[in-house]
Amino acid sequence: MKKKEVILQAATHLFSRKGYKDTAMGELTKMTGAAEGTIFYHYKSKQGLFLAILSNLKEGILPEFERYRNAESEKTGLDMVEESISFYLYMAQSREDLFAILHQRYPYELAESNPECRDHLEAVYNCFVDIFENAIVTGQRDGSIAPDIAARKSALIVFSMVDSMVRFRMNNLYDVGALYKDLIESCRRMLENRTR
Amino acid sequence: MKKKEVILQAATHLFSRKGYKDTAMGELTKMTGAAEGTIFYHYKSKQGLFLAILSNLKEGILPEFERYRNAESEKTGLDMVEESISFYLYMAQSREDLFAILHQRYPYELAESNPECRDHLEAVYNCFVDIFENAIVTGQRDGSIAPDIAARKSALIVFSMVDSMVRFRMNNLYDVGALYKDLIESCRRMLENRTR
DNA sequence: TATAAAACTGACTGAGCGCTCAGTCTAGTT
DNA sequence: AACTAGACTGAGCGCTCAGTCAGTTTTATA
Repeated sequence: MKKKEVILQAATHLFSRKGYKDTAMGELTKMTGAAEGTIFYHYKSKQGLFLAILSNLKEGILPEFERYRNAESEKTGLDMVEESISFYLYMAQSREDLFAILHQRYPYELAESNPECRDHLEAVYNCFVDIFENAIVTGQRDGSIAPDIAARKSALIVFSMVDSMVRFRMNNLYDVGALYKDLIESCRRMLENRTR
Repeated sequence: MKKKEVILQAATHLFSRKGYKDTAMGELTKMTGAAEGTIFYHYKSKQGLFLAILSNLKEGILPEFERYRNAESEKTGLDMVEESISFYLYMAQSREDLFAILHQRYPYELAESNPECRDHLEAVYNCFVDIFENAIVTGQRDGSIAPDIAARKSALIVFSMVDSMVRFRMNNLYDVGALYKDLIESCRRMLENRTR
């Protein structure tokens, strides 16, 4: 692995664990064995490095979400919602570093002045919400989900619940495992079609 | 107003808008007119100042939530849930500074090594969840809310939704106003008693 | 093997930071 | 008027940090 890649990986790890501001470039040199200058040779600034991480995050996560979304399924839409929640929670755990970065303040602050950053964030969030919307639309077609709810907005609401769970877990506020069953049940009650 | 209080207010504002690490003590001197030394005369360190803010936040918010929770209501539990969501969103808007601080990384980081900080956070979050739990328990008693759901866990789930909405608004990700109606409707579907 | 480009190095810089401290000011008491 | 305690001051200290740059090593090409 080239130094450039090593730096990116180490920076992803450090930024996600300690935050942007609390990570010194000097720590990166210790972790990577690269000299201070090498980092600035490959990335023009600390902010530039962060943008590279975001871009890498997008490239690493989106395809997996898109592949998941496009996979054929025999399930009802309502069951797909449950599965999507599982999938999201699974991804958030297996790619902890990347999701932790999305739960920090810095990217949103940067997004206000940097369109590239804003684009990355929007793409990622749209993709997240898409998998829930896809399941809901499917459910409205097959009759398992209430036809009179707004699919996109409901998808956003489901996402907001799952996103909070991830945040709770990361901040050590609540044990998400203990809530998982109730979360699924709540979403089912929220979405299921009762007119049949 | 004494300098000490002025410093606390200004620091609350700055910390909430720019974050803990990105706020320099020097900025506080400009905002308050107090000398650098004055801040450290009243608060023993930057961290100590932050703890004072948290304590002040608790004292400022909890009584209002407790008063709200203990107020008698003619409403059904299900209607109370809706009202509680409104109340929470209203509080989050009118006390924007305080809620913004709760949505930062620093307090949770500090909580891991500082019990005082941890206590403050726990007290605040418990109080938040309590108002939803109270409504749900009431609803289970009056029959408007499903008897077979776990009140505390459901309260946590409702809270997680509302909390995400506040976070979305703060990060300029989505317009919460546009989602309000759907949020309420979703919670109703999620909680309402259908066995009657 | 010679040459050039690309990758890498680490001592250095200067700005900014949290915090200190010796001393001044103010208001209340005797 | 003399004294005192608490509030307040701001220059300055020690340190950290992002970023630079002149120079060295590695790699690719001729």
